[in-house]
Amino acid sequence: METKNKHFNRYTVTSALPYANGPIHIGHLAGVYVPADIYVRYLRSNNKDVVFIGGSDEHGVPITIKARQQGISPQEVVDKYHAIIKDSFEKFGISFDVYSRTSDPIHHETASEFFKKLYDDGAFIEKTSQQYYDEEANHFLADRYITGTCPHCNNDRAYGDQCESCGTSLSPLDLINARSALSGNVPVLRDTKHWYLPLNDYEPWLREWILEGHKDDWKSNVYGQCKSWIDQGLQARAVTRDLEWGVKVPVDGADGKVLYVWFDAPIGYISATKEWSEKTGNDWKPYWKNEDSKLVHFIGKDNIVFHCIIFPAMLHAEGSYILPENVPANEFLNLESDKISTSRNWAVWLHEYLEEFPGKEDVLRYVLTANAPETKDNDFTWKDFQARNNNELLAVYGNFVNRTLVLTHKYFDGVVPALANLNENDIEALRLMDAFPAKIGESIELYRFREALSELMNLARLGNKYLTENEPWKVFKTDPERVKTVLAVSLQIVAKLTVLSEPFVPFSAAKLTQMIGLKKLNWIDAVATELLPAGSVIGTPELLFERIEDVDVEKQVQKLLDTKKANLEASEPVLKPQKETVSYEDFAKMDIRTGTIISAEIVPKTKKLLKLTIDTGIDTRTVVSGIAEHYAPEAITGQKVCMLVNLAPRELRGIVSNGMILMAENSEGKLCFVSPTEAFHNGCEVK
RNA sequence: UGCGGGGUGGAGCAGAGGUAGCUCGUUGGGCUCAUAACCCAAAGGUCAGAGGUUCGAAUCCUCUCCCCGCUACCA
Repeated sequence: METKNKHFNRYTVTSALPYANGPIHIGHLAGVYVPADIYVRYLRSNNKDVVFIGGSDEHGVPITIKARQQGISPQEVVDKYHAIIKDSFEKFGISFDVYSRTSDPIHHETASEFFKKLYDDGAFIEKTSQQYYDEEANHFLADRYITGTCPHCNNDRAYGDQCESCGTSLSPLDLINARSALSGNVPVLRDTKHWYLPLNDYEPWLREWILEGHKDDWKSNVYGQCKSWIDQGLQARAVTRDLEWGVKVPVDGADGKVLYVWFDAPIGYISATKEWSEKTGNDWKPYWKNEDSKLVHFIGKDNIVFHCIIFPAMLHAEGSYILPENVPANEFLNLESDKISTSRNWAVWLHEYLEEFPGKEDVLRYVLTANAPETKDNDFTWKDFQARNNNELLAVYGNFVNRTLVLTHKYFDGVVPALANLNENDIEALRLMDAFPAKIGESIELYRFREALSELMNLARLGNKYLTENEPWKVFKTDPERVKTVLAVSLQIVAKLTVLSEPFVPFSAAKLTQMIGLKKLNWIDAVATELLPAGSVIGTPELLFERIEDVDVEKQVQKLLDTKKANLEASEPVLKPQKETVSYEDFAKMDIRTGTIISAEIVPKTKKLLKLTIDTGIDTRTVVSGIAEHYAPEAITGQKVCMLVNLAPRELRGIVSNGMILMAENSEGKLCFVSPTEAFHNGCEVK
């Protein structure tokens, strides 16, 4: 275990930079920010020197596309989302020491310097290749910005990376009559030089550092992914792009080139630390350069390769930086059994949650931690959200606190009794209680936040059990002195719970600290048995959590269903533009006939392919069709169809397909058959 | 298709060689300080399936099936 053999004097904790083309949703929170925040709050509570880094990732092609779609500048796009993201993190209590952004000058400077250092050291390979250039737009064209005629099927709307008509993957140079999608002009070929990081050179080093060095302390999903990448053989990766939006390549003759996003984004962690340093007067260097600093990256599983292989290789190549000690990547969170999707608006947005559930930040933090996708993808449902609030957070934690405080007020006017005259029960309860700081801390240090939270709840359960077994409400009638002891013990449990719950539910912990008049204590103090001094007075008990009713969650479910519906409706206007005019002769070449599916079966080992046997009237033939995700084979036997019968045969998965079934596709990608509305016989011409 | 992760009582998860454990839910009981909350007890599992290694396997090996991500494939 990393922490066992090595002592660290400071911690640098980063959380994946959210991409500034949309707001934050629960998937981001559960995967990255909530666990990172718990970890950091725990460290701070242990008086550790820690800097918690966050920021928006604001470069890259998708942002330029979004800007063009909306007719605004890329800067306007990122300004908008950066503001929303930053604000919602703050309100939600993600306790960044700095929340920066990659469009900030300090980042451009840092990333440039980083590149320059590697460049000067000869760490890059330079390669010149030919790429299409749009002379009117003054732009090199990314693959998908080039259209032309496919050399295989003559489809004249193929893209530079792929022909969507015949599926062949292409390179831009394969296209016949290539055109720029920006201007429609004929692009010219120009030489363009790019720099590559030869990852293959670092393979032996990576092998040793990860496969041997972190065999036991990295999560299995992270380790497995790295191993598979390394074993497959690493290749040089381009670190620059022909694009306007981004960090300019700081080398002569590199006009119109920027650092590729995955190169510049992780450097953003360093820039952000510098920004923090400028603001606070702390030196940033020890956090990134001293061997006694522990660097931890919190990320989602989609980012494993960048943070475990590429960024470390960059840091290693640069030479003066430390490497991540751990990269606790989480899996994904689904929402109501469906993949969370920004573009489909299938998400619970943080900024909306904060408005619709005011004062319930901790409820979401609790639910996302209790159900965190630590070892596999998990599902968030509103019903589960409600149940965890009502049956766990409120019933176990909130209720224990409340009954203890109410009893103290009822019998002793809120004065904390002395921890005296302990019997065996009391001693046992206190003994169990005192084991919690170490137990919970251990789980947190192993990045097992679900387990840590469950232990925290066990402390509240211990309290509930203790109260019930010692029934002060009964004993008071005969022995009020004994009740003093019972409540003294219970109050110490409340106090300990308050301190230990701070990383998980900081808002409630703060409220509770104030309510019971606890002085600001940290994790180390919490090891002591008596946290709340005898004789101090606790305030009037207020409820920490309230019940969430059926209507509240039904409203949210309805909102999601509405979203789904709205998506379907809204998607209609986004129709593809009409294609180029064709002559009747061209159309007449196509022989489209009515037919009937006689039988269908799934092509083994494929997801989408069905092997269909079709009666075309002319003959009976085999067609392979990519509709398996939409139709079960048994459901479509007997289905009337229209099909293109004179399409050139093609082999798919070893089966020759003779023709193509006509399907209509909506903007969600859903398919439906196009078939005669009356009982026409097979083989009728469609024209 | 390749690679990675995962499949454990109704739901959500833990366990990683010695005959399954936690939370929620369910049922019965107790309590009445507490937000119909709390406490006790019970029911509920051939640990995806089939082979194998072992005195012994949920745990190791082989094969198969299913889910997720990246990838391929939607004529």
